[in-house]
Amino acid sequence: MSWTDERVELLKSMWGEGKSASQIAKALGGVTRNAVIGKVHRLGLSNRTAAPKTGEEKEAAPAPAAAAPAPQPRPAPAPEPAPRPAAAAPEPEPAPRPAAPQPAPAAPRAAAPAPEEPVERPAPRAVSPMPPNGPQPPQVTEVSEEARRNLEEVEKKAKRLNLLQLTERTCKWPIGDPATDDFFFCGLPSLGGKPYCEAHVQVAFQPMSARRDRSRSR
DNA sequence: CCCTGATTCGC
DNA sequence: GCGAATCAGG
Repeated sequence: MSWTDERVELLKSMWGEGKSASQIAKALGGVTRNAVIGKVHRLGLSNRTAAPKTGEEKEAAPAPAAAAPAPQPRPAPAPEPAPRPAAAAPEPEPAPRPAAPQPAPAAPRAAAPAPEEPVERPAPRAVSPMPPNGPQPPQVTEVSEEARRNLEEVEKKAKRLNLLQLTERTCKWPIGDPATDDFFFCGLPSLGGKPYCEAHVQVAFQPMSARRDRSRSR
């Protein structure tokens, strides 16, 4: 692989959005995070810091090098770190969406085929949107009020990774509606061996007894 | 241990 | 210019 204009452009935009070198490397494919970092430095857009503390600036540095959004033809891909550009950036979203509105959070064939779990059965469901299938699909798996609040917090902290950014140790809990572009995976660190983070493991793998108790009290 | 970016240096 | 190896942190 080589640094074609397109690849460099994607690198720049992603770096500008605060994506990590490894995430960018995965998105680009064919390169390691080291390659990405090396390129970032050669491009001179490593430190996006505006305040050089020890006033070592003098007056010589107008150097537009760092963030030079200058020669951008026109649709400048927002060099500024827009926290949630959603679909603005030229992200190569292959989104091989399986059409199924809410199938189990199938592990992306890529790297982590979510190991078969022993007993409990995953009961994943989008927590917030609760989209299409109005009619209660799989009778909702309720969780304690406490746990529910927790999930909301977790979704706020979610890394919002796309399919390609998942690894064996990132939570693969789906968040959002797969049918829209506001869909991503939790991405928080997953528990050892499990496909989900601490919070999502709790709702995904519930002891049968607990599920029964809940359905009964319903 | 997992991850991050920064640097070095042979190619 | 490139990026693996290495370093230095979190």
